[in-house]
Amino acid sequence: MKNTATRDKLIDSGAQLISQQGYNATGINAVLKTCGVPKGSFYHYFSSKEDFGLAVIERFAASYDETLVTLLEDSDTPPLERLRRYFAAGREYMHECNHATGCLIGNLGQELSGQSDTFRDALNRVFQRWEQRFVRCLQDAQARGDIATHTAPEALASFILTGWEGAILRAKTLKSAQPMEQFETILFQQVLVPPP
Amino acid sequence: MKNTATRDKLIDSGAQLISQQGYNATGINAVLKTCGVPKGSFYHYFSSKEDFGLAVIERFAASYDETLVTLLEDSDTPPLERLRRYFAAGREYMHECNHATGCLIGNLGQELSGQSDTFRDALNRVFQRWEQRFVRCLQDAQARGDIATHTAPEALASFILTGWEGAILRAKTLKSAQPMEQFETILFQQVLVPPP
DNA sequence: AAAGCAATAGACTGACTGGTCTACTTTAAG
DNA sequence: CTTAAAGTAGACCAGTCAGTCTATTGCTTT
Repeated sequence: MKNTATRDKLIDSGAQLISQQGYNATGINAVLKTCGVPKGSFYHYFSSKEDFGLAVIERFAASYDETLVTLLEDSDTPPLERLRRYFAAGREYMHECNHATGCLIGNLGQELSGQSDTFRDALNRVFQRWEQRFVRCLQDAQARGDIATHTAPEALASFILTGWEGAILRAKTLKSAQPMEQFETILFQQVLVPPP
Repeated sequence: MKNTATRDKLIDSGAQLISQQGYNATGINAVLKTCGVPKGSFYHYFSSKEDFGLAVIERFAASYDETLVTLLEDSDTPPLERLRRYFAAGREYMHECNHATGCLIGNLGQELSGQSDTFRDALNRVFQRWEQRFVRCLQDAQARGDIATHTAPEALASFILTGWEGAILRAKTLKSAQPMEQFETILFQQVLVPPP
């Protein structure tokens, strides 16, 4: 498996289509058509559609983790400001996709968690990795005295990820980023506040 | 269309299967099989699968709105306690379905918002109706002085629905109601707090 | 140059999809 | 009793699904 260009093209097209339409609604033939790869190549690189779906998740998670690191672990910026930038980036992306795509992991989590344990495990691991990034950022904030220490960073991280994913879902059905803005506002006004 | 028993059976089975597997993964034949109704009857009551899906949404929303009214507009109970009961009911249901089903409207919102504007509109209307129920409950709480008035009830309602839907999604991928508990804890400890 | 594997290419399969069609049965009205 | 409509019944259709199969091309190693 030396030539990964074809494999990459398949994963790219797959990520795009699955983001837009979901996993079940995306046929393999549609993926092949959009990137001009014959079916023989598909089953040369992937053993099944599930295998392909997992590869799409893995690749998305890896690439997204990079942007997460640059946003949330930038020690030149105060931790709460890093979080603000993370939310701003999310809102910007939401506008770019016309409030239609949202978060690939969230989408698949909703669609496939009840359908396949393999997918559920893979998606859960991605979520947990994201939460860890938040935890570290919140630990920084607590260490600097920017936010109170009465709530564990792990609990806060779960709260933030949870709320953010919900806001993205709501933004999709509303076709507006307003829920994302509203979540961010209340989060910073009432949850991520300095100690008294 | 006098005999609605068959129609009801179809909608019931459809709601169950769609809740478990999603809309795209649920075939009409599967619905027919689980309730023993022939295809002729299906297309006698519904013009298409989309028409059927909308009927499932409508019926779920109507039935769920009833429980929402009894939980959130029970004037014998303090408003914040009503909210607690609402969350408790949600967590209980999540246990009952083994953290697999979640919220039908949330599921379909994630799966179909990008796929069909008709579905998106229908689901958005349901969400907005739910938000209105929260708004009224929060207005009660503010009027009684149970929570501060510096944040508009509409913004709080959006924040709560958003966070709760996200917590359900996270609970599905994690197969645990922990994110729902964590959301509730922080919400009542830091957001729905009395004025200073 | 020969051999052998990686990769491309796409026709093809059986199962299943949403949806149509015709025939039959039941119910209600006149 | 007749008639028309409501509802039941399921065979059937074209299209699509994930996945298989065989043939061929391109590159590398010997």
